[in-house]
Formats: sequence, structure tokens, C-alpha cells
Amino acid sequence: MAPTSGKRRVTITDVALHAGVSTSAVSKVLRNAYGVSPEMRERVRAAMAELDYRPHAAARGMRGRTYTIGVLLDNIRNAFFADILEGVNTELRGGDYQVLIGAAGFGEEDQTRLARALVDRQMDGLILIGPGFPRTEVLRTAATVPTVVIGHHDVAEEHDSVVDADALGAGLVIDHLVRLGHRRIALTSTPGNRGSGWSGTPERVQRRGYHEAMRRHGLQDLARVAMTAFSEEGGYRAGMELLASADRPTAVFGGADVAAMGVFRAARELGLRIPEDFSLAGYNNTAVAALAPVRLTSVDQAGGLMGTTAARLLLERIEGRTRSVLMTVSPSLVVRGTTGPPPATEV
DNA sequence: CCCGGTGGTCCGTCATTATT
DNA sequence: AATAATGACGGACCACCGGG
Repeated sequence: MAPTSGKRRVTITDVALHAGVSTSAVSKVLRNAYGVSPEMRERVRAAMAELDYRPHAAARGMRGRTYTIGVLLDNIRNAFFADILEGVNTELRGGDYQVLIGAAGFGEEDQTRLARALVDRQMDGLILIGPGFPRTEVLRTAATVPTVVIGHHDVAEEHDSVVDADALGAGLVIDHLVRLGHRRIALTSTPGNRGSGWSGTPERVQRRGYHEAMRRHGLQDLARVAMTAFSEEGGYRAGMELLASADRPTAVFGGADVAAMGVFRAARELGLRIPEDFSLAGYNNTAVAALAPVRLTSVDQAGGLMGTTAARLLLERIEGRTRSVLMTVSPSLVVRGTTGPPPATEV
């Protein structure tokens, strides 16, 4: 049947013929269904092995499951996703399910198209990592296909949610910096996809946490946010804006590690030392943050745990749970070399 | 009961037959 | 001749049936 070349793939009919049983017997063995003797099971297993048989996912899809889970994310360069995916794989390892990953980019259109493509290919479930396409579209999809959304704090009956306590995470950073003696602490953040209907994006919740923490310390008047993109380039621009100004902050909280890297570059260009001239903290605790020349203080979001949790919730949904679940993962501060006391003149 | 098999079913494609 | 309706697949699932 394969359009490209000669030999037809092996089907359960071939297996049945080879083993001298009916196709349904083979099907039962495949599904571990009731009503097959151990001897027959063995015979069928042997036949499958000899013929190098593998179930046809599309055919299974016609009748129900494909045993495939689709993961949608925006940018595969974001190292944080690697942690999540590792978690997903850990949870699914050894099971019947296979994971397919799609990196759609940041655009709404592209993300929507990818999400639909996953549905059209009969994924049994979807894991959407910080989707940037319209929330209405996500809800419509989730109404049909079991879905878990990672990142956004917006909850809905249609899907489960796995989030990081981003407000708390931001608080950890501010508390740490204040304890060191900082007062002028700036944040780099991102507006995200406007008008896509998400009100609980991680960056927004993080921003709220930042302002709350500043207020808690009586520093609300010194709060300052540089809106940028969560990318190296975005961080660089935000860094230039903040560090070149007259009332330069003594500490910069990069809302994401990638952005913090950009601030690094800006600092070098301006001849500012870290942490002597100003402190820098990131968020995500990605692999780069731990590298020896970087040693970036950051917030660990337990990405692996988010991944395993998302996968587990999704399997539950696939098995029939309809009530939606929200799981919140606690972040923790990882102090490294980029944060220290503010310059002496400031104290 | 157990175990094994029959026959209908899913959805989309493509070839065959019927209708205008 | 062009268009429309029909039906036979493809590969696997599953409710149900029947013989020991």
C-alpha cells in the first residue's frame, strides 16, 4: 500500500495466517484482551516477532486510539522545554504511548495550524506548552481531544493545567536581592501575544509577583519594568535601556534566563561588572545558567516535574476523567555568582 | 465459565456503476 | 460526456455468538 515501493506492510491478517488463527485472536493478543489462552498468546507473539509486525497507527486511529501524544511548543531553542520534555518522556517510558513534538514558532497562525495538524493526525492527547494562539481555539480543541496546558494560569473545564507558582518565584528573587541590600530592582518582561485571550500567562503572573514583592518591601516607587521579548536580543535591548539610564538599577531581574543572557551582553558592552556594579538574576534555571563562566542566580521551576505531571494528567484524561485538574509546581531559588551586595556608594 | 471466531464498524479513497 | 451515487476496500477494534 505504501506508494513508494513494493512490499506491502505486515498486517494482523498476515500474522493470523502465519500463526494459524483468526485475526481477532491476534487483535486480542495485541490489546491484552480477555479470552486468549497462554499457548495461543505465545503462538501469536512468535508469529508477530517472526514477521516483524508492528500495529498500524492510522488503522487503529480509525477505530479509536493511535497511542500517540502530541506536544506543541513555540521555540525549540528554549532550554527550559528540554527539562519538560524529559519529564514527559520519563513518565511515558515503557508504556504504549509515543510522543511527537511540534515546534511551531511564536506566531498565532503557525501554532494554530500545528495544533490542528496534531488533531487531524489523531493524537490521543495534547500537551500544549505555553500556547500563544487564541484561547478560544485551545478550548475548542480541548473539548474534543484530551489536553493539558502547561504554563498559563487560566484554568478551564476543558483541559488540565500544570503551572509554576510564578508570582511566588518572582518573590523569591526580590526577597533575595532585598536581603542583600538592593532597593532599585528592575524587571525585564514581555507582553506576549496580545489579544490571544490568555490573562494568566507566566510572564504576567511573574510581573504581578514582582510588584507585590516590591510593595511588601516598601519599594513600590522604585519598581521598574522593561518590556521586551524573552530572547537574547530582547534582553540585550532591555539591559541597554536599564543600565544606560542615569538612575541605574543596582539589580536586574531577567524574567527568563535567555533574556538575562542578553543583559549580560549589555553589561559587558557598557563596561559594568557583575555582581560588583550590579546584580543579575534569571528565571527558569536552564542548563546555561549553571555553566561555570555564567553562574547565573536563577529560579528553578522544576521543569521535569511539570513534564511528568502533565503526562500523568493527560493519561488520566485519556482514560476518561472529565473533571479538570490544576497542578501547581513550587519554584525554588538557586543562588549563584551573579548576585551580591549593591555597590558601596549605594548603601 | 473459557476460549476462539464471526461480522459489523470506524473514515476516507478510488474504482465501478447509474443517472442526467 | 459529464456528474452523481454506490460499494469495496484498508487495518484494526469489539460486541456478541457458539462449541467444549
